[in-house]
Amino acid sequence: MAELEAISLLKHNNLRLTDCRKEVVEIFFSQQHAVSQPELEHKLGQYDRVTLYRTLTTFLNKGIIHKVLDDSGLTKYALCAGECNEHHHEDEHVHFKCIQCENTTCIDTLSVPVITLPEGFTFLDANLLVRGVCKVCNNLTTH
Amino acid sequence: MAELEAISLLKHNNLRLTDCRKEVVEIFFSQQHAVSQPELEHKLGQYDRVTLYRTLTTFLNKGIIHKVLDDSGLTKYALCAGECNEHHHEDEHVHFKCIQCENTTCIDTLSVPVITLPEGFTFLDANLLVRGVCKVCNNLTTH
DNA sequence: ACAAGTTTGCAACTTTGTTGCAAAAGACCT
DNA sequence: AGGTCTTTTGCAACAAAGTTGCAAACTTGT
Repeated sequence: MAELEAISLLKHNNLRLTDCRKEVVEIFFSQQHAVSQPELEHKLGQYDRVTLYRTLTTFLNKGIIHKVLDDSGLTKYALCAGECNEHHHEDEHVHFKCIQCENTTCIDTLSVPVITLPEGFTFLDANLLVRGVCKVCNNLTTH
Repeated sequence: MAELEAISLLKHNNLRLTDCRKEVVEIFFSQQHAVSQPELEHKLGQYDRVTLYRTLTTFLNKGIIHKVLDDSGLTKYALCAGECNEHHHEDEHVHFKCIQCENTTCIDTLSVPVITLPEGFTFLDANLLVRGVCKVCNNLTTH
């Protein structure tokens, strides 16, 4: 049951168990693609916008979720792989944005290539966003 | 002189020569880093926000500028390399965002590596955003 | 200098995101 | 289960980013 997993994740991160947090975690568990605050607001109409923003900020600080770059201007979030915590994030996966359904997903089978920056630059992290048409949308148009 | 280049670029794209368009093009010419609408508004206080948004949209459609990914939530733009037009964009350069001065620049010496997507996905384009500290900020802190 | 079409500025609005504060709810102890 | 302490929530108000409709001003070609 998804709720038990959600509770377990919250407890592991020393977070109080509230309905809002549980439901937000369950949405991250159940969805393959990155989520924005407006999308959460739409799915969980019962919670205030402010509460959802604060929930996302809390999860971000705990290393439960990470920001996903997107060309829409919206800030989107996705679950971290597991190596992240309060002090360190490690989310260098490749993200794929479908130009038809507009969903952004993590592609776990690919990793961001090693980048050698020019002299004088210091590397912190890298984000790769690939755009195209996803599996689901490709199937829909060819059938 | 920068104004002549700006006029030439606008004429090549069949755009009317207006003060606003000329000044926006000149800013793109004179700056190394990507520009957001609020930044334009701040530098060119004389034009209405709406006009600047519409100017950016026009340039985007003509292939004069392209969107640059950024982790700030702001939409930023930079000049296209030259192979772009109304029908086709080709801007697969690597962008570098400095976490100190917050400027985003194109790194021309690097190119986005070739990506092989999983079965069923169609590739359109790719954007790589590297974060770190830029040359200028590194020099400032070591002196 | 004129006519035709384009661009601009203004007003009004929508959406996204933030902050302060009092009320409600969670966690812990007995 | 009840009491207490702390965290979280919802509300109101605000700030910033971005959009739309329309009349006035400007560009361009003749």
